[in-house]
Amino acid sequence: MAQRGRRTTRISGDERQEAILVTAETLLGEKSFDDISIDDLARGAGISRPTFYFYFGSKDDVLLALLDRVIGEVERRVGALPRDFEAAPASTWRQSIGAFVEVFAAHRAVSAAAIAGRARNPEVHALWSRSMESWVAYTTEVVVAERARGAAPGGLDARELAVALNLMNERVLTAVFSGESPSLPETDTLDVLAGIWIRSIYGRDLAP
Amino acid sequence: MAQRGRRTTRISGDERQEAILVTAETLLGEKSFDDISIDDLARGAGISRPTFYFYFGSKDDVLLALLDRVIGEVERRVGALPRDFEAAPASTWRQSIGAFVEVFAAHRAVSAAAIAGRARNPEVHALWSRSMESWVAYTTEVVVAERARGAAPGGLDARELAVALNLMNERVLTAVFSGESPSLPETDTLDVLAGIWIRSIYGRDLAP
DNA sequence: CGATCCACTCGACACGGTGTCGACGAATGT
DNA sequence: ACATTCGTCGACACCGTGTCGAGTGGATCG
Repeated sequence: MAQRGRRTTRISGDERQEAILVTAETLLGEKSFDDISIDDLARGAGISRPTFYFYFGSKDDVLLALLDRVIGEVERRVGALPRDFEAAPASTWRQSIGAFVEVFAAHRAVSAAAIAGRARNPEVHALWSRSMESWVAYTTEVVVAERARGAAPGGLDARELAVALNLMNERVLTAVFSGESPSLPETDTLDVLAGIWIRSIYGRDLAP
Repeated sequence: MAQRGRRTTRISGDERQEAILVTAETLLGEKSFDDISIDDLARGAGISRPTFYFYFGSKDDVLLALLDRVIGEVERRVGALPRDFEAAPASTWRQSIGAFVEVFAAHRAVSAAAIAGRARNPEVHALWSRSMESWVAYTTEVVVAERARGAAPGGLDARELAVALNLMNERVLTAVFSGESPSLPETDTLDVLAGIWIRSIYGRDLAP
């Protein structure tokens, strides 16, 4: 459950917690999560190692807090998007995927660390799973609607299609942003992703 | 480069090395790679911890050796496949992807551990990257050929399409075989994957 | 205005895993 | 019988994690 050792009064010290988070995100830009020790985090925030434990239960808890923010941001971005698939399906899909891509890009270090750390930490895994589940649900819903209005063909289970496409996005984005070897140029990523989504949802290309 | 402490003469002791590998794959079926200590591996092979280092330079080297075998198997399987995309494109794609799926399934623990360990270990990363690169090259080549004979439309860069599809397979397979939350039933996996490949390569459904 | 309380801090410790070193046996060839 | 090399391990040093208990200083209250 990872209880944070939070004080009840509203005095300072919150800054320390924030400092740890900032240090973590900065350090993640330089080296991998595994290579960051709790001592690094503590020193970066100007405190000693034991004091770190006053604010977070573990290194993973820091990652969790960071991931929580990133997910919140995607949530907000996607929620604020127009949803007129009937009028302009191609560009609406593109925008939705684009929101994802942008937030991922802005916090690439955190996203990459969280996705990698998912295997090790159950809470990180659960948080990420929950979000994926929500993107999948949204995707499925739209696919079903598109099929209902005759714009998209059947042939593949809507939810299964949605799962595969969302997992593709996750994987492609991590590959792109961590500069892996078989990867895409960052500039083409959105085009390729959106292209595959459109073709596999509608069974054909759509006018942009 | 991870030099293995191999003897030059051909005496026994090779069995020990094999025993370590077997122990590792067995243990991987029970717990995560991180939770397996070198002591576990050594005891499982009936030797002491220091002796382990005679055979392998580190725990990661064991994973590397395991992954090497799995990749070799995929390589062999895919190489032995028919390649008549002109006669029966849909089923030929399906079979290629199927080879992947089967080997992954047969060694799911190793595959999952290797893919997860990629982030931590440069050699594992390099080995996996090299393989991905080879599947991508193969895919690209076929897509280009299909376009050349007028069977598939352009619109997306062939290699970029190939990269995204191969990454999708990797991610979907790890999700399926490690029983993650947004995932697919194992029985539908090949259908969904093949379906998305066909639609995004040919821009339409193909007769099976 | 002293007592007290509580958020906050850290020195020091125990633990567990990794990797290394040096010594010791047991075959093999000379 | 002797040397060399393979294989083996006990013991050690190291490093990162997490905990415990003893402070310290500022706010609040009698």
